Amino acid sequence: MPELPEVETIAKDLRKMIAGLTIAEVKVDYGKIVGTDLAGFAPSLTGRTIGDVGRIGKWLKMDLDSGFTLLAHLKMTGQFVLEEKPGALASQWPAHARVGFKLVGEGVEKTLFYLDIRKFGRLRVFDQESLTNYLDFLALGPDPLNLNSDRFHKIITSKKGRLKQILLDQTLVSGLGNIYADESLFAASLSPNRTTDSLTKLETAHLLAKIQAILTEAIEFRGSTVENYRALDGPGSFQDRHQVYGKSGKPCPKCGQILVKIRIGGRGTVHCPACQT
DNA sequence: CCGGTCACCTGAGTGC
DNA sequence: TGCACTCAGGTGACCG
Repeated sequence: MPELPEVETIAKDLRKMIAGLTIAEVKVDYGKIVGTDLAGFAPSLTGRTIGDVGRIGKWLKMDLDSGFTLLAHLKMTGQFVLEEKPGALASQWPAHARVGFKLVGEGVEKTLFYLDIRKFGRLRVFDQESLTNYLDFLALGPDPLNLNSDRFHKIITSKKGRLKQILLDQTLVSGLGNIYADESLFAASLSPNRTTDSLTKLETAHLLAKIQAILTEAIEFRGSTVENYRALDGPGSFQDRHQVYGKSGKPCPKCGQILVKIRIGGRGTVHCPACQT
């Protein structure tokens, strides 16, 4: 499931591989992916040239010419796959492909497919005004890589709740999901069950340092290849460095006690009851 | 306003 | 082998 490091990796790959190309044709196989304006989706993209590709929280942001923007959220199983062979949009449709884009440049034709097994993902096109409105509506919190410890402490303690749930709240901090929340809490030796109002400035500063170190390292390793995450230009390998995610029932890497899986806010949460306090 | 739960979806895994 | 069931988790909607 793509979180901040995975979306960052995909954005970098797309920037390298398709920026500068022009969208010549769009095919939609599953309308819900592109939201309510199904009829307007393909025309709003056709003929536009792709500029920079970036990331806002877990959203992928693709700049187009004329001030238009494509936002994509991969949710659980969204993937972008680039087919370099010309004519792929007409001749091949990969399993689970929901949207296809024929991209052309000087002497180049590629096809970008959006795949999504579970169909939770969303692709939407915005003009400048509607993009501003939509981002206001999402009200995403700051990126954890751009936070200092004072600000992080204020944010985290501004809402009372269990620490794990607070970290997953995208309106407080954007980009963390289940994997990196569990890994960061383990690295910081903090219990996912801690109520945020019990946290000291020292503890939140320590947690932020671990979050930033883990996210930065995960980006270097091109993300974690679990479930259906797939980057475009080489696999991610950070899953080999996971300490707790997916390891319930195994011994804690720090103290040897058995890692335990609990549910917090409806989400599986793996932690070490002995050394996360 | 808040926390809890479900809906959205499909495929993999499990137990009988 | 086949079938029913559970689980995976990001997010928005809904409910008490």
